[in-house]
Amino acid sequence: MVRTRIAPSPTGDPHVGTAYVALFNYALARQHGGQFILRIEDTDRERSSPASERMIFEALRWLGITWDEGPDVGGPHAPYRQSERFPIYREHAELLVARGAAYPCFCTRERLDALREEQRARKDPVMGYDGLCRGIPAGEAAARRAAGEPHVIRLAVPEEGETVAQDLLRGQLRFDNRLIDDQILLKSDGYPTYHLANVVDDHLMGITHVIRAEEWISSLPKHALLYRGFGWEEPVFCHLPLLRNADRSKISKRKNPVSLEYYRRAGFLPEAMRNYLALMGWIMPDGVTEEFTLEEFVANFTLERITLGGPVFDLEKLTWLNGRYLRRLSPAEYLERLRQGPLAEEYLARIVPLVQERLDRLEDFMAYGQFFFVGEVSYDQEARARLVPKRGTPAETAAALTSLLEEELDPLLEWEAARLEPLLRGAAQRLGWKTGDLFMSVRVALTGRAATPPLFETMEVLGKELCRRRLRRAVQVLHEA
RNA sequence: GGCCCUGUCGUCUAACGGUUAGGACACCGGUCUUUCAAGCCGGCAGCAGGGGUUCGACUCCCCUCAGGGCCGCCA
Repeated sequence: MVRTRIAPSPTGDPHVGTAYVALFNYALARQHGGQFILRIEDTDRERSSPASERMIFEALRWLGITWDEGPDVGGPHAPYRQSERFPIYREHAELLVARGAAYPCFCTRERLDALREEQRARKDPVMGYDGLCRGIPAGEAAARRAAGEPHVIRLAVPEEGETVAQDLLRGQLRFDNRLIDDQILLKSDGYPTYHLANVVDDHLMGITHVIRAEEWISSLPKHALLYRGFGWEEPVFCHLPLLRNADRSKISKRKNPVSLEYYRRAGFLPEAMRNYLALMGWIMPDGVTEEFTLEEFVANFTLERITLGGPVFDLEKLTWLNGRYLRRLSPAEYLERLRQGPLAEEYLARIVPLVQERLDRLEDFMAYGQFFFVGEVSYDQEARARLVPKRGTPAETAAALTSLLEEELDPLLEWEAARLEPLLRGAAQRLGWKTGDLFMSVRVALTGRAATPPLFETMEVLGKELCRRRLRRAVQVLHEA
């Protein structure tokens, strides 16, 4: 029996990397007639949000990736949302303490911060907890816990020797125990950290193959130690290469569109997107076939064929592939895609109220509202002039728009006019800009025009991805000015 | 800085010790065509470097170099 999972954290827009890892997990499970599970890892209460979770569900389904068990479909190991499983983690943390594989630590954040700073300053090769609380006798520790003294639970990493773990693609990986940190497993608020929750759930849910991104390799020894601490059999670990930006750094929204919403909105077909993702580090056994269906992928998939070099996510090739898929469609199918996308009834219905009162002839609709339908808008002479407030400079405007983007807009998941307005007003204040000036810059950046329907409603209809994209483009234009 | 991972055309990749190192994107030509695309044909372009092992290394080993990841009460 093969059971795989994708375990995203609902902390932002649905990420292309999540889809990538999900796809490979999905393929392995399907191929072996096993199950693919979706588990939501929302142990970070600060950053997790239901909106993000919903978007992840939708994005994966859009790509044709379906799961057999998950928060929304249930299953024998429910609940599938970690925030609903906290008692389980606490129990297991206690189990580890009882077995001597973990211990309570009473150190304050201040002490830890100071320790970290000291280690950094000293360029200490051994970064991490110094093990101060490890020496506290069990009885004393229990008493202090009973007395309500704040504490966390840490993993008791062996002080000598090395921890050896297997990676399906890389073979044996060895780690010096002295360099492995006594990872916090249970936070002082009683919430688990990723490491504990992830391992406990993978075991309890019967996961046989942990296929995840390469960035987790450095945590592998901790996870192996956890399995061993519990006395559990370890799953097969397989670390996928990280998707990269053109400069080879880990793919990021600063340098690449990473939200699946972007690709959907830009008119990439889910089949093409999924096909392209499958080509990142993998290819059909013949080494040549690049276009294939999900079914064909599943039928031919093998983990062993995965390439380890981090693949650069190339929008240009994705676009070419998408064109191939688009051209293959019959006119009727093509029309249908248009009706699901840019010409969706629901989309048009949101635009009409914004433009109706401003136009005298139906034929003006397309010309006036063209910025609702194109990807990037162009900025003519007048637009470029209006982009920058009278008493401002292009550089200042670029800085303000960038700041707005990163501080206010990027984190906003519920993209609605009612939320956007206070956000932008707040940004104006924060930046020391007159609201009217900022609004005009944003308006022109977003539409290429100085005269448009109301800004926030327009932003809502355009959607986050288009707004983000055009703002970035405007910043670029401003830099060139 | 420490630990770890990785290294074939600019990019995605094939090659499982013996090939003129293959395909795809991009780019450049040509062809078809009222135009533009698409299609078709052709071209440019790579084994990071150095040592070994071997009759023979892109393939195995070592070193160097380069890129990346991780070093949070984030995941």
